[in-house]
Amino acid sequence: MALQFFNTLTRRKEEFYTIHPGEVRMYCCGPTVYDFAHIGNFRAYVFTDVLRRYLQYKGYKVTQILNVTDVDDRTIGGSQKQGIPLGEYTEKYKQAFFEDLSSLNIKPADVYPEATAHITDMEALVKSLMDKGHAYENKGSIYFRISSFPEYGKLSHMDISGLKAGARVAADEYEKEEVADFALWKGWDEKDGDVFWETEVGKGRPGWHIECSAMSMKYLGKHFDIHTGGVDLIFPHHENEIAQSQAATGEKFVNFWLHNEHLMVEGKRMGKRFGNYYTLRDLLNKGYNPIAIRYLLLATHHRQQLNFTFDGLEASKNALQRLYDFVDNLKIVKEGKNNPQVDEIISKTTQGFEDALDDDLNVSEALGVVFNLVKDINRLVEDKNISKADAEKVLNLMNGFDSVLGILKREELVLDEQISKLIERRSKAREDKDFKLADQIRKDLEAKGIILEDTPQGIKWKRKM
RNA sequence: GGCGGCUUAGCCAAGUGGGAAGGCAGAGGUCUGCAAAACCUCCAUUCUCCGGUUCAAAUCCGGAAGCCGCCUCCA
Repeated sequence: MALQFFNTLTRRKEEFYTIHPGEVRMYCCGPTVYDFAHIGNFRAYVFTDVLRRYLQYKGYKVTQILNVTDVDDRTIGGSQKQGIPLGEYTEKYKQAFFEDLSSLNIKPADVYPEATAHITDMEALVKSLMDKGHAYENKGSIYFRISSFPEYGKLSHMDISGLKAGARVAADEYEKEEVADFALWKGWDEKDGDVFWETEVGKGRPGWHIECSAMSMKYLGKHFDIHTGGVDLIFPHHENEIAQSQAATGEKFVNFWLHNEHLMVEGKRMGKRFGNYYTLRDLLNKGYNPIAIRYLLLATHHRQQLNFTFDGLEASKNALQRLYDFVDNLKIVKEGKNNPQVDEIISKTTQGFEDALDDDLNVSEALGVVFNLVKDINRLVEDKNISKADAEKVLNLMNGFDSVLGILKREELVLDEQISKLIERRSKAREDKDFKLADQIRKDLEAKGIILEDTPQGIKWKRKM
């Protein structure tokens, strides 16, 4: 099967193709750094991470851009509230964001462009839209004239003529020719304080949408392969990006628009506005494993709403533990004859894994395939019907899969001396048939987060998740 | 009101015309000093409901119910 993705633009699965042979250029809408990101936000980044990793698995050279929005109403408001410069305010959340990405084992993007570092690029884009008659100025602000772009609404499939001023329309809307027009450049306002740029398009700051057009085209070209984001961005953000970009360049902007559904909490979308969110930090502080959180976020198909529960997180942790045990058990396979069945299983599994992911990145199904492998191989291990070389082949396979899933990497476990001594003492106790003492030590170690298992291959220990 | 999506076991979750994947939880068994891990067995005659099309429907069509999202700065 050929790789295909569901494209929001056509609302269909389409066979994937690239503009430049063997190379994928993708832009992912990133965070606004006004606060700690919540795990709903991270669903989007885990999704793009798996997407990017799978493209690399398939042999594509991937250039991934993930922007950081560091100037908008919320960041300005937040910095003023704390009485610190905007840059200082956003820096804190930016750093936190990168730490969180790393906790979730999300691979770094190639560039993390910040809006405030690309004002001149946006200025040039706005100017070009003015020159072409797609934008107009009013009271210091510059707006995009939607009526000049007939394709407007194509991505979200919305009929803009039906848009009416409603509860969520801001007070300055009367300054626009039509309500649906949107700000490219916002003229300076007292509320902005010292946040402004003196540019040829006036004194002020960029509108939200323009940064993504300017920065994506700067790093990826006028026309690139993939653009991702949460479904909430389809309208108006991505619709506006298309309008700005294509009106300015006259070229198609993006071939594939991929959107992830929301993370829900008790049936409602997780969001800052709703107060029903958990930051990654909240969960880590409660002792949850970040990779279990990653597992939870990636195990449901990205176009499916995912209801977050602590039971679900617990189940993810246990599922992950099964994979860890599987890998650990393979590592200690010693003797045994080569079994030709192993090659068959590997080939069947590889096929299944790739077929699943080729089909619009169906991670759930791919995981099902991996667990079938676990069962098949464990059976051979149980029957001692597998060689060390076979086991290594399977481990290689798992590593290949994990280059996509990113869930197997664990911190190197180092036992401190005290614990090693306890383990030794317990071994002695067992030799002496002093099981009471042995069991007590095992219990004590478990309280310290070390789980001991007595196996025919000797004592195994692992960190409690 | 407009547009779109979802409903599969105790929980989570794949599956778009012909076998109901997988995970978690649970039950019994093998192994073990005991555990754990692993293995074996069991765990949806049925996919929200009602009609229809078809030799055949979780899947296609029509209707109903419930839930969710977007409709101007939200991942």
